[in-house]
Amino acid sequence: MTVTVAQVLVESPIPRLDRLFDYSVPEELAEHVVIGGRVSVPLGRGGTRLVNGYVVSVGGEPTPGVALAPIGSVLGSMPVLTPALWTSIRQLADRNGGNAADILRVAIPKRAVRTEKGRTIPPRPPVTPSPSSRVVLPLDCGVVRTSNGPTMRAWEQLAERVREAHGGVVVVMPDWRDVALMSRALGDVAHTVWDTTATPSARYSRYLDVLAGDSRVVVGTRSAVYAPVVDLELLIVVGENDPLLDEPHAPYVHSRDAALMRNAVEGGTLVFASFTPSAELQRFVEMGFAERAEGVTRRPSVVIANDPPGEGFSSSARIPSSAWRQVRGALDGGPVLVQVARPGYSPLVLCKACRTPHRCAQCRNPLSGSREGAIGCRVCGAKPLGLRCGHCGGRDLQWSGVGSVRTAVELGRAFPGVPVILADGDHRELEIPRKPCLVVSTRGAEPIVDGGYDAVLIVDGERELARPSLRTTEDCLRWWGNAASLAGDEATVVIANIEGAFATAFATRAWDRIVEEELRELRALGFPPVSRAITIRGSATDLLAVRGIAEVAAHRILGPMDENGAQRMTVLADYRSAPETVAALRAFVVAASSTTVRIHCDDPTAFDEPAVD
DNA sequence: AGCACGCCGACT
DNA sequence: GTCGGCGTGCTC
Repeated sequence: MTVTVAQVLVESPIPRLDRLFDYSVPEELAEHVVIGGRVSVPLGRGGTRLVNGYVVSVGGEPTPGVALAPIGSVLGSMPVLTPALWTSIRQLADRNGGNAADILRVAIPKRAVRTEKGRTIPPRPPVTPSPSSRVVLPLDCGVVRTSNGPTMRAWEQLAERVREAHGGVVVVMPDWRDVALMSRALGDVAHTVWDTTATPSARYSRYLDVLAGDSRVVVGTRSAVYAPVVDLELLIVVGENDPLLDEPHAPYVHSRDAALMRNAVEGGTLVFASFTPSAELQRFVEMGFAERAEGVTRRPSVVIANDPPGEGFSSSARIPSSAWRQVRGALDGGPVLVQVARPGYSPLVLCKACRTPHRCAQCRNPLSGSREGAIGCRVCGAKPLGLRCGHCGGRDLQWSGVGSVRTAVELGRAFPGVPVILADGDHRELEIPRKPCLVVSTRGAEPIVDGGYDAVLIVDGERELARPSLRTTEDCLRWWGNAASLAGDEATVVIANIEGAFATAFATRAWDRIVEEELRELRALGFPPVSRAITIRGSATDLLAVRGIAEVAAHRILGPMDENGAQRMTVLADYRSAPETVAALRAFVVAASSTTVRIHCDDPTAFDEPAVD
């Protein structure tokens, strides 16, 4: 009599366990074991310790020379890990030098036993890839009305594509606000909202609905990119270069890469839709890997305001007088959006003697001042008692910078009688009524208004453009382009106090040209997205050991450099040889069972100054 | 991660 | 002689 063998991936973050283990299937469990189902299996010496895992395949020959242990128990018979999903996740983990189980934790919600009651879901057959294509779609700015309330014209634009699709559709968006407004735009199209704010059992229930094919359309944030819709036809990634699409946990798989992998494995059309272009997508277009969709792109008119400050806003002098007139004029008709860079009242507290920012004793982040005059840390909440400058020992301080709260207070004074609405991380607003008011908002927190804002004013631009980061230009393009998308069709976007080539190009709405130029510069430097950046973090001894691997591969190496006491090193590899280098680094981590070495591919912060946190 | 195995020091 | 310290290495 032959035994049935099942190949199981265990749920563990340990590098050495990131492979398939063979288990025998006991007779009495045979009918309950399904491919993609969850099981509990013994692992480790003694055979008493049980871990959870997924059945990846059944049948085949057991590994010679090892005694098979039997599967301990079957945890439901829901085939949650489809063959297509497994193929994508395995390759994504390898590509990024990480554990498949770490991606699975993001992709598949926790089990809720009661949710499985009464459901029977047949296992998905192996993948049969359909033809694949990739499209870069510039989105129209503006706000339109639906029966569910106002939404972005762009989301209507995408909803139209969703309606035309017959197969499965996944829409991945940076933020829950985008998802909420996309949900409005979809109107009567049945869809599943993939939000991480739902209860665990609700998330699992929705996952099973989609798995069973009861729901064809999924709209959600990051993790929605893995939604196992039946017969994937259309995968839309919105705002591809938004940092929110960057998974913060190992192995740091970006939604863009996950989408590309799914597109390669399952086929269908992959649409990258955004208000502003990015160097990554520009590269795809130039390579002929993606096709740029043609179409009218509505963008509001943009003016740069560079003249002396307006008279009514004395204390911060951030608003030039022409911008001032634009705001005042627009306020007669409706709401005006003011986009600011930072939250809070005064974002920085400096030493009066040497002008070094005071930092939080606990987390080293800069301290900021509140409206009431208190000083505290916005990151960890600490309230320091006695301040002493870390640089010169000085005890006197001086407030510096203007955050959203102080901007709101000062604008309220400058425009008496005009309501001021504050929208930032602490004050969440999805939508505001259409009447004259000032909306002061940090980036990404801007509420929508029916018909769009009558004017959009961007302050702090000068400072933001001067940030010492390789992708500053693209960041500003995205922030300001996103703000512009909220403007009405007749509105003007005013950017205060910027000048130079970028300012001119932004104002003439030659956004593609900006990114073409950025890509040219990145290509000259040999930096991503033209190459792959493999960042390795760990102790000094770790990096010494790892350095040999990168040197053998003869790539350019940046660092090692100090980062919060630990070390960081970045290897630049061309796309052809990168998989080999990542695999070699990964092999080191596995062999050493290292928990201190961390591999992070295409880390957007790899070219910035080491973070302080 | 756990857990067992293994090869040196203090003890009845 | 043996009990047990935790360093080392493996997990179907």
